[in-house]
Amino acid sequence: MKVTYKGDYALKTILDLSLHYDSDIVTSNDIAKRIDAPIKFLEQVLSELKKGGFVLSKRGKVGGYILAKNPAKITVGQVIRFIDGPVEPIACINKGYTNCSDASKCVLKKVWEQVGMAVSAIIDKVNFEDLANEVRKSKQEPVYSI
Amino acid sequence: MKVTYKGDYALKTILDLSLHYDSDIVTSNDIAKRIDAPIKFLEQVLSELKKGGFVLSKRGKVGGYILAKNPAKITVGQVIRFIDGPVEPIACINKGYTNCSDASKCVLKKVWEQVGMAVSAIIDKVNFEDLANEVRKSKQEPVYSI
DNA sequence: TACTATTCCTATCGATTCGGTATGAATTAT
DNA sequence: ATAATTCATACCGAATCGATAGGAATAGTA
Repeated sequence: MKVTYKGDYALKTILDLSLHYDSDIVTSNDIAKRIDAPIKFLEQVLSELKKGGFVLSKRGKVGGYILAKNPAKITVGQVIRFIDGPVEPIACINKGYTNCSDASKCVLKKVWEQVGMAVSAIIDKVNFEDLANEVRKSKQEPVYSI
Repeated sequence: MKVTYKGDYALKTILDLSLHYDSDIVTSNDIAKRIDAPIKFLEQVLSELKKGGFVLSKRGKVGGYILAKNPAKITVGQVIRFIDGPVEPIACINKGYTNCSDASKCVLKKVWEQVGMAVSAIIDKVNFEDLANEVRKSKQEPVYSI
């Protein structure tokens, strides 16, 4: 599994839009500033997120983006898989590991399958309503660092 | 986390050497044939595995490789981390995620930390004695496919 | 000693990906 | 008209990946 900057920006974008769900429309510029991403790069991410059915957009002046569905119905797994591809950790799992004629391949394949399942168990459970609530909560009770 | 071909070859190499532990010395050529890797590429992998303290080598005619330690003391995690680097799934975790001044970063970081721990829990538990035994067992009781 | 099989060392290479930049067209509120 | 926005597309430098290439060093053997 790999999580690229693009994937990271995508997650932060969805989280940002989740925090503004049911309120105003948000411009790519605003998002870019808040999540600290290059705006032109973020535009590409937003374009993909739109194709993926995660966000809706409105063009022209006072245009911007909103979530296409309730944050509770969007998981980290959905977003990251769409942007960065499958979460299986091994590149060659679809090639060299297809048939288990060789037992040596089999036992290693089993390990990676376990890893993949463990990863999925986490990222498919975390949704953006929960994440947004966590953010709101932690901003209410800030951590005082020295 | 990423597992490259190099990492995959490394794991298969250690597994192959585990299956020959306490018997003869094994040449890179033999390993290459058995795990189906380009020999010159495998040589580089073996060189790294030697630097990592996983294997010992003997040069010259009748040279080859043996495991540097008992297979039971080598885990998948040790090998893959040494060859392919840290298993944390997110590239920027060491950069943008260092200080948790921004709560939005925090909550996502927490997710990736959980994923990292789940991955580690698996790969740090699987050792090559167990894997070798699994291979021996499955070769004794072959699966009859149609 | 000459030969041979092996490990070891280092350079190179093509393809792909990554993260980003650049340019500008299309759309829409005012 | 103007300005602010989304949308589309092309490009780019750096790094990584998965090798390939050539040969030096070492050691057993006839």
